[in-house]
Amino acid sequence: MLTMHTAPGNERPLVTSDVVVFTIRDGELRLLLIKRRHEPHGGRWALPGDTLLPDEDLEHAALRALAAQTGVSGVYLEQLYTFGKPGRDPRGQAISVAHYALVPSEQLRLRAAGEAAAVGWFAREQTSDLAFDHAEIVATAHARLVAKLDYSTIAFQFLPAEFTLSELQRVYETIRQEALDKRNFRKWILARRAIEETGEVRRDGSHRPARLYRVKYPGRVEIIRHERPGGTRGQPGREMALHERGPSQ
Amino acid sequence: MLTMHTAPGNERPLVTSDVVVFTIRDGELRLLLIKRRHEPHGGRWALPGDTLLPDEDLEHAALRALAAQTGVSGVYLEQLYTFGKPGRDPRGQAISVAHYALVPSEQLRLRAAGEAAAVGWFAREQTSDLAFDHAEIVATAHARLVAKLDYSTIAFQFLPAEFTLSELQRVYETIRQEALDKRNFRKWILARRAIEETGEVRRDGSHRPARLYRVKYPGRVEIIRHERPGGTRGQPGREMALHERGPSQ
DNA sequence: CCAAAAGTGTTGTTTATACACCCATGT
DNA sequence: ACATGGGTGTATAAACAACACTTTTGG
Repeated sequence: MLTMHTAPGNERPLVTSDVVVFTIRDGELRLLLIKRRHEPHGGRWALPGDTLLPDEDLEHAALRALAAQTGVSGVYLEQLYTFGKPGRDPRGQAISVAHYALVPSEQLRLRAAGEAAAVGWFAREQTSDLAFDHAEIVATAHARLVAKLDYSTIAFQFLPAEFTLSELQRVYETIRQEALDKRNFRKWILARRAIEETGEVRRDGSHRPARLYRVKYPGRVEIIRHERPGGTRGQPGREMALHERGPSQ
Repeated sequence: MLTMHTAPGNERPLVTSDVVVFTIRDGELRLLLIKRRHEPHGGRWALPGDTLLPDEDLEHAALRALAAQTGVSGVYLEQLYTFGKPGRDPRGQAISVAHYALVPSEQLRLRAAGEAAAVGWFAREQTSDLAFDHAEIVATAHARLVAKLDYSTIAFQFLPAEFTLSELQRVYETIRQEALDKRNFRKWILARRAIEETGEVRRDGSHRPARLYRVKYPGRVEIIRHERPGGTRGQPGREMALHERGPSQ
């Protein structure tokens, strides 16, 4: 009735919580990797992450590992997908609950510690040769990020509390990898009603000062889509049939 | 180096793969529940699911448990979310990789077996008192289903290979809980270009026969949204700055 | 006064909504 | 002949895409 090992042969899978942390640096989308200290995959670049502690929450494990290995904290974190294909970890059956996180491009001190021998921000193109199936996790996270850009307010997570519309536009352009029209972008983003002027401006160079904006409801990432099929609540008199009760068969 | 128990005290969490199976029955969205045979929560209704077998894939476990406990197979399955809050299972730390599945409303033989003492299709309103945190999983699955309806082709998974536009409209109406305008619905769905006429018709009653349609690319559930911010690929001459290489800091 | 980024409006096109009648069949 | 569900078009409104110049500042 007692067990003392984490070696293969254990009938329960190993569960880890891992994070893909994105930021925008030097006008480019980058993500945070650690160089692994130990086997398996010692010396290779990998996502920050760790096995779950007893009774630890999944998000908590991701944030704890992130802080311990890279020194990064205070990120916006969301669960991404759970990876569990047999063979993905040489130690045996291993389930990775992957998360993704976004941090403002501001100054962030990185500090490699714990399992991390080194830490760094990498561009997408440099992340094809990672430990485990982490390249696949990165690809999934990136796809999710791009998709969510258009119908949610995640983009704001890359910016500090106050920002200019040009900065916001640059976030979209960097992630979407295409230039956007300034006027149309402004109309579009303001129509979502997710941000408001602070009333202040920022002066930064020999040009007209930029108005500062803030997120209206800073707590949360919200859905800002407006689409639906079909239109019109049907024939005037008609009513949706809500049928009988009880499980069937 | 050997272990022979599944009892608490194990330092690794228990991992289960569970499924929320939706179908449309009697004009209503319903989901498949089993009555648990054993503790914990013996006698209560719960989602089909089971602990992972050694080296078993997550999807495979969900499909295996579904077939074993309910007799249902051949479903469209997608991973939903992973639930792992401490305390969600009285046996100790337990991670549930939840999936959701869609099946056509056709005749499906249910057959309770294994952990399932009984099986049945239940309406949403009847699923508030489930074992574990399964009510929360159901709520998450339902929200995902509703959201995906509008921007993907999942709705087709509720229908057999050939179907009429009225049947398809009924799927949308049932899930969205509102009636839709027939003409607008048809314009909308045909504009997505995801379905095509088979050339055949179905005669069912004393009325005009209905044209049959099929999904163009039956393999996959696709994204059919068309939205983007900003418009216009920027000032003509301008080029996106793609900056320097190498990890920073 | 020059360079640099901020800011701003109009027009054409596409997509969504509202709405009502005729058609083909079985009984 | 009638009841039943299948099938169709048009006009208005809203959202999106294309496009270029003026403003404010610092140096």
